[in-house]
Amino acid sequence: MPDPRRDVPPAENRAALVVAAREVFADQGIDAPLRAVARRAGVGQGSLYRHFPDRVSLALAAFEENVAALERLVADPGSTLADCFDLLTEQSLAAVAFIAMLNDLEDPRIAVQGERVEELLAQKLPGAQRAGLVRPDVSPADCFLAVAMVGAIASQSLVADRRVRAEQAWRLLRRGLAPER
Amino acid sequence: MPDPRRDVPPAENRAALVVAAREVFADQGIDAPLRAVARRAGVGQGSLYRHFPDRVSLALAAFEENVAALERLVADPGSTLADCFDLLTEQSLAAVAFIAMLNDLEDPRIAVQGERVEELLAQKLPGAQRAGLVRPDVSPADCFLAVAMVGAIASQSLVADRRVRAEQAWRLLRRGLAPER
Amino acid sequence: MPDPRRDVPPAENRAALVVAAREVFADQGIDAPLRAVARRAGVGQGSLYRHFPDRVSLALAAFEENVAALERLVADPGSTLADCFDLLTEQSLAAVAFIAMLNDLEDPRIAVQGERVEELLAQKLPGAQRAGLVRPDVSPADCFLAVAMVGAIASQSLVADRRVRAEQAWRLLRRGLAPER
Amino acid sequence: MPDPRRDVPPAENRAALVVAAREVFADQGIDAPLRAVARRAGVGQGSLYRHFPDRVSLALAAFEENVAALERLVADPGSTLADCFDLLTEQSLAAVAFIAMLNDLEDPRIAVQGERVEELLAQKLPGAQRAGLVRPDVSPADCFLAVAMVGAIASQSLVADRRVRAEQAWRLLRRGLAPER
DNA sequence: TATGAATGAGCTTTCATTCAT
DNA sequence: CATGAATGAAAGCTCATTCAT
Repeated sequence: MPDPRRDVPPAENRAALVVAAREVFADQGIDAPLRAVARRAGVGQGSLYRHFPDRVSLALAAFEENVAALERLVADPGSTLADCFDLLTEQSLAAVAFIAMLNDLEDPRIAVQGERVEELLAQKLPGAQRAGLVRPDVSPADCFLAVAMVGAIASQSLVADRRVRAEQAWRLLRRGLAPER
Repeated sequence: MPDPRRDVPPAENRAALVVAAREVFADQGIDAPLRAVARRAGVGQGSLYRHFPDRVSLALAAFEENVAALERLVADPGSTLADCFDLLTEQSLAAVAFIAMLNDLEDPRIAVQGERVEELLAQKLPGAQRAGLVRPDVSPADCFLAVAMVGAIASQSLVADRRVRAEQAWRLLRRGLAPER
Repeated sequence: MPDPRRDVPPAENRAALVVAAREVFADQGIDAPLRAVARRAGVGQGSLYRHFPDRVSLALAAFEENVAALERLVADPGSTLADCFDLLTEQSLAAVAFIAMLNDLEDPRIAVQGERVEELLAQKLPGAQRAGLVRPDVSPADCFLAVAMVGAIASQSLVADRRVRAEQAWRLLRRGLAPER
Repeated sequence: MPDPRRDVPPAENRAALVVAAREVFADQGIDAPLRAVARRAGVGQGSLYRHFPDRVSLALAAFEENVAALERLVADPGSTLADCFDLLTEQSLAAVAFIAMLNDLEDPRIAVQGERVEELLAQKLPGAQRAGLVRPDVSPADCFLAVAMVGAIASQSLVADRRVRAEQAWRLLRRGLAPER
């Protein structure tokens, strides 16, 4: 029973799946049924598995745009480390699954993405330190850890409390990151 | 049809379940199948449900000892806020499910336990502030949040990395908590 | 661990179980968990099984009073067949499990009770026929069947509709579908 | 790992489930375990739930043919109300679960089917009344109730007795208990 | 003899994954 | 290549029944 409506190029399926995954993971968390992603994409289960053989590869694709946005921000010479923190925090609040994914370092593909984020933060760190906004002994790893902590605490909070908890967490962390005056 | 494998007194089942739950939750996380707990306790499914009608009541029982240990520590006049942080960190490293549970504030029974921990930390906070080790504007809620953040980051790290990550997290947080000099 | 409160004669347990069974069967239907009966009676599971080895024996005991009430009614020379129908209908509405039980003729003990009811109705049937209220060719089995039908229809109706449906059923049964000739 | 036992086309599963449901519901009643239906259909549990997300939808599908047969009968201008009663009685005897289902008015989907049956009976009622076979004050609801009563009594009788009891019930319903005046 | 904790089979339901079409 | 029906292994939970105390 061939479906006459479908003669679009197959690459569209992949894109639809990525969009759907972003929405579903944001809504239902990183453990959402993959079925829900396929359904939302209007795509068969088999196609999902063809493009993304496991949950991790799908999650990576879904949140690639998050990292790309960070890259664009960093590429802007006027942006600061604080801007990066803000962006990552907003991304975490929009989809706690993003940080939940980044923290699953068991998978090497995810670890690569984590390092990518850390390198991006590293590019803005010296500027923040020169401006006297961050202690000189703070490392890029510290920056990434701070982001991960905020994301982690948000992911374990009730939806309604997430923003407040994230702000509270940043207040604590900023004082830790900031130099003594 | 008597079961020759069982000759333990019946009431010990509850205790066996608590022990098994602690182990299983530590191993597999707070979402571990309750079946696994029953199996590990050498107990039928029904017994588990008799003693603990839902997952939360089992988790509360499993980690009650953690809070009790904190209470004993706080009761010791010689103990400090830092000692409390150390204990909670060790507990989190031994079973990240402990903090994962405490962060599930949706359930009122758990919220009560969270407040209990926060109150215990509150008892040691003024001393730490008087000693000049903690900023005067740090609240008990900040202390609890710090613990939750460390637990959250540990729970999302590989087992092998947990201790190092927790220490790194505390380094960041302590500077945030400590007064400017 | 002996319970000092319990040194009442064992026969009280049986009575408590019968009362509890009547209530529970009325509330939850004939398939109610036997556990609920024991709990309501304030009696151990084992005692329930000692006195009533199976569900049927418990149900028989629970509804023995219903049959006894019918016997008392029939013994009254002033009572009529219609009175019997009314009583049985009220009993059915109070606990549809009563008729559900009576209709489980698979079990010989229940069949005996059914015959007992039929015989009681038989005693009032000739009077009703002499009074010109019931056709001469109606048999005791017909009477019992009518009661069973009303009970059956009540048991398959929503609680709120039962009385109305029972009345509607009696109207049909009394007059029939066919016109008088 | 292909399964050599299965080479039927996949879409036949739905049909197999309907057939199996009819058989299982007829055998074991409307409360039969859905597992038994899947097993009898030679189908996985998941397939059953894909096609029929709940018991009611399965039961409706299983007995849809019953209502369809009634519709065909009513569509025949030569058929009478008595024919309809006969058909419904035969259907009830073949599977008492059919009427048990129809009587579960709690579910709106079932209520719709019940009304459908009542409307079908209503179409034949005026003819029967004109022919002097049914009282003029009998309503369609009375007709449906009569069918439900016969089905209910059959469902509560031993398999061997069902036909006799149904006939006895119809005799009562047709003529009534009261004498002609 | 009474208790009620313990058992474990059994039910409903979900979901990752496969595979015929 | 895409589809989506099918699979079946769990998971949560309930309850009749047994049996140590």
